[in-house]
Amino acid sequence: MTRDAVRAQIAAVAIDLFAEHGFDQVTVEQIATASGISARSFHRYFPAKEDAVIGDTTVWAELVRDTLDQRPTDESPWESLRAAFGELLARSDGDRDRQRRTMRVLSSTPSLRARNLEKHLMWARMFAPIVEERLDGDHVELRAQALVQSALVCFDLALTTWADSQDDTSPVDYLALAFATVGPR
Amino acid sequence: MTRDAVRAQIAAVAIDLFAEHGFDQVTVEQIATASGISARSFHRYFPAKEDAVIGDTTVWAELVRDTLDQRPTDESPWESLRAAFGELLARSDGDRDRQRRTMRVLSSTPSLRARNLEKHLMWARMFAPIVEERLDGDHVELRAQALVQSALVCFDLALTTWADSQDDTSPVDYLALAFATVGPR
DNA sequence: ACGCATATGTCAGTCTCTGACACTTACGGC
DNA sequence: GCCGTAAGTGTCAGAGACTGACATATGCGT
Repeated sequence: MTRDAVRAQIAAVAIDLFAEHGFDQVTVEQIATASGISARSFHRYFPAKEDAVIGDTTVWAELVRDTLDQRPTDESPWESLRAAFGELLARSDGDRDRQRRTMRVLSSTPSLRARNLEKHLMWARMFAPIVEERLDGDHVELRAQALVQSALVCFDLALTTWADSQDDTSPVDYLALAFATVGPR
Repeated sequence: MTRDAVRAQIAAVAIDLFAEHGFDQVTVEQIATASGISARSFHRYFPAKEDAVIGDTTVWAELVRDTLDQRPTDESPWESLRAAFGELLARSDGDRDRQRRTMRVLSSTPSLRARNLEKHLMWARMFAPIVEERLDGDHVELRAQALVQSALVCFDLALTTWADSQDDTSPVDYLALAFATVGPR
């Protein structure tokens, strides 16, 4: 079994336990035992307990960054951002049910939500320079950050709304709605 | 000495230590010793080490909530949010230098930023209902959250930009700039 | 079979945070 | 002034996350 496969397997076990008992009520020891490994090995796959839920998102971030970069320059930055995150939602394939369960655990645990937003700040540092180049005038750095971080908030909101909803509205629809509400015209 | 005064005193000691050695390099034990108390007592004043930097912000949150609530209903929600956060910036009096140093520590430590974002989510839950009432149409909950959380992002960005800047531009100016960049017209 | 790199378990230790208990201090009623 | 209560503090023990060090096992190419 490849290293990534083992990681995914442990994450799956962890998320199931979190969903049932709550993030804080489950110890690393329990996850490790349920996965047939030692607690020390768990920490070799995940630097922190939270990472079993959040995981490594650099691949996705790069996808968004590249999509954003390839958007036409005459398009408004806000529309480019919407398209880039829409592309991510469209491309993130896999077990929809598992994704939803993961998002549910994530959105219902304050410390996990915070950690996730923290990861989004890393994304913002990746995306901001691209937006910055497409802005004119003063304080482009601040303005680019404001746009990117607001976009990330909308993205996060679309995902959590989708995860907590019963019906099967697509996350892309929630994304469009959030972007339309906030963004500049 | 009142309880709040003691708390502020310990927080001041802690922030100075964090600013000099970095948040992770300073133990609770060291803060306690430098403050002339035991580590156990430190945790009686602050539930977590991070709270010595972030502190209790419910008073400020209530100020923003009340300001927001008293804004005219025919004003656009985005403008009301801008005014409410502007009011907070105008009213938060005290040692500007200390505030700036606190913000610098906060914005340069990942775990602190995460904790701060967690606090913002609490604020969002407080403000969203007010905005929600002033929206028409579908999905008001999602749209209110999108507006409020984007406003919080702008607020946070204004503060960090101010803290990291050399010149003495007012945070209110950065706030206006960020709001003008993102908000709907 | 051998050598090597990778993966794992065990152990010891640090640090944050909590509960329990004992002790001191401050204060209001008598 | 004396006493009972309440609030604040220190000490101790312990859980839980995480790290470094060391030894062992496992797989793989030669």
